[in-house]
Amino acid sequence: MSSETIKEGGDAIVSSDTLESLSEDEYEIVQVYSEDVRSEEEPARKSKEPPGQEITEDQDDIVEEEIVDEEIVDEEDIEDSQIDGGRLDEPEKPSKPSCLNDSRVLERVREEEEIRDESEEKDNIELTEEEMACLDETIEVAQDASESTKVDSTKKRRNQKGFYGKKASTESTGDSPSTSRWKNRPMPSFKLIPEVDFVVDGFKYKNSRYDTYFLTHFHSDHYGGLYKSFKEGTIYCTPITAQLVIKQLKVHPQYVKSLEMNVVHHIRGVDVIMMDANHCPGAAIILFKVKGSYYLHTGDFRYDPKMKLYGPLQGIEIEGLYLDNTFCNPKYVFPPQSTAISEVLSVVKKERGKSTLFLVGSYSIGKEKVFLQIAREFNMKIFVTPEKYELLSCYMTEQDLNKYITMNPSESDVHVVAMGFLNFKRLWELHQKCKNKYDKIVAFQPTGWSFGKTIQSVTKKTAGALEIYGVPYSEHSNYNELREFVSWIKPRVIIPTVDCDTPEKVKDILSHFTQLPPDHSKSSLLPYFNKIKSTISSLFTSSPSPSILKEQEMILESIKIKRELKVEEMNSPPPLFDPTEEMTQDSLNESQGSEGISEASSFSQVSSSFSQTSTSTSINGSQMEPIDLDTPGDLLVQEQRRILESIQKIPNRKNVSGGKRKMIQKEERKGKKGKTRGTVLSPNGETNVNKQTSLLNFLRPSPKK
DNA sequence: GCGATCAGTT
DNA sequence: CACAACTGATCGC
Repeated sequence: MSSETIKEGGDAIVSSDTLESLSEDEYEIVQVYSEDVRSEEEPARKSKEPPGQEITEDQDDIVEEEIVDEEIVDEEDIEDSQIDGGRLDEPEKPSKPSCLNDSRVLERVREEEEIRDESEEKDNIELTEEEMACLDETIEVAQDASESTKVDSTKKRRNQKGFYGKKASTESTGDSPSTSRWKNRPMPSFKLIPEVDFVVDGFKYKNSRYDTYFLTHFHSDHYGGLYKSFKEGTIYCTPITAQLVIKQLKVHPQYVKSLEMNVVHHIRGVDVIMMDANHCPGAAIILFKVKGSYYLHTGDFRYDPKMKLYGPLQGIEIEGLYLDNTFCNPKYVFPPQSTAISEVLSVVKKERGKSTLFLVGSYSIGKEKVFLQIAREFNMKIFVTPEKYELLSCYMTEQDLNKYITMNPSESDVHVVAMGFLNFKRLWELHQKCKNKYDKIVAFQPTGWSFGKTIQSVTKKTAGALEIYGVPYSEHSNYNELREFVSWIKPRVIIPTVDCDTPEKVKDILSHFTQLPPDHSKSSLLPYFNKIKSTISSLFTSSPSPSILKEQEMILESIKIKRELKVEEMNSPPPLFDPTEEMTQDSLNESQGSEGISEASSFSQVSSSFSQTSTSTSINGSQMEPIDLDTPGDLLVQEQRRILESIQKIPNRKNVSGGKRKMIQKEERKGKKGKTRGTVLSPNGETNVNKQTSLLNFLRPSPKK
């Protein structure tokens, strides 16, 4: 009955694991994963549930017995059972009201939650499954009280064939509304490559003025505004992203051009190179060479020292760096991905073979390294839903798919589920259905952040037989990595691309890069570059060959040695340039500012905790100094300020109040005179030659002592 | 009716 | 809060 779903999604899928071959039990599990996280499951079950379902009488009794202890009946109980009234009699249902209305349980849970927030790691909450299971539910029901009575429209979408989320797509013309709210908004300058007006990840502002678009990767916050009606020009992206854009968004292929990685492409007189961004499959860092100036757009990326091996980045001066500054704050220091993954692996290792079901949270694109590593390490298959399979088929080889992936839940004890599935309510429900097979469920939630602070190690929440691990696995660079990256690139100008819609924010972001540790690896690398050219394309692929790994290790090791040598030289370097020489009164005034100082100072405390890279040396941390924006000579700040002024502020209704907006506008006017984006991003050299030089020098190791 | 967009939630 | 996905509501053709 679901074969259509599969056909629809992946032509390439040739798998024996069709849903048709699944048993009722297996099918039900698939069904559970595919259900909307926030909608009720009953309607679907109603139509499908065979008489011999998994929830046996015995189990139900147990559930009920356990619940009886907690049973408190009140009016809401009755209300609730009325809501349930029209549905199939679900034996486990009585647990819902009884738990639900036990305010003591709730209170206790909330208390413990608070405690959990305060204590750093591994919390064992002494609650029964039922107590835990009803937590999420209680909150939800409270929120949905008004909605729960209406017949949900989502049910309609879930007919039997389209059960896995995709409606059979209607071939409509897809005309976009002529009065799109975004269409006429000005393109923010941080989405434009100067001189040529290439648009990067700026589909929300698409406009007849622009016809050359780049998409760095397939995440909704970057392709936002891109629909199948796209006709404005050409979209350039990596082959994987191109496939996803065409398959998922149904953009007409004639508008999508895929650019092979690590190869120079000539587009409208501009040289363009796509390089692996180490973010999600298909994600690219893009290097543009425009009229002799280089601009590097990181898209979203996780810095890795291996990026220093990128051929195209050797020995060039980057004019503008468009930076994914997501975690640009010293509080975001989390371990390398490899650390997070090995922690996951060790948990799996420990629990394996104990009739444990493992769940791994995943976005539609991204975080797949976590479960693929499990697959490789233990040489096993991983269960995914058909939608996920469809996505995987866009970037995994058929060989790997066959080797590591299955759509039959009973073929694997490691299941990939949507991130939103990972709450105790869902897990508890799932466990009810598979108690006879699994004693325990262990879930992994890979995320770069957690409740306001980053986590250094896995955290564990336990409720009976259910465990949820928070895994500090991020696909963005952490603070230290950002700084290391920038100090290596030494751009003349940094253009932040995240959360940069007010001058204050941009200023804060930039303040983290005003003084960086020296980095000599670029120059020291050149002799080695020839050697590693061939490995460039496989730096981040899923399974580089052992010989390539070995080679990389050696190269990185030699870089490390070089860098250590250079650090010693650093102690008395000849001054390249004294920034104070060129100070003007104007810049003295402009470089006044106090923001960022405290944060910068606190950096030294965390800098040592994760020196983030296997190759980092004592350079990291020890050479870093608190940022002092009051120091005259901070030309970078001054120059960057021009950027903020030129950035077209996008009114952000959510964050900017009317009054504040006025302030911003005022400030904008003030700094406007004679300053255009062109001046900032690509000075023609007439007026800015000296400053340009000085900035370049300033970003190089500042002569100290 | 449906595509595009936004606010809210996880 | 920052991620990114997803839902439902609403606007407008």
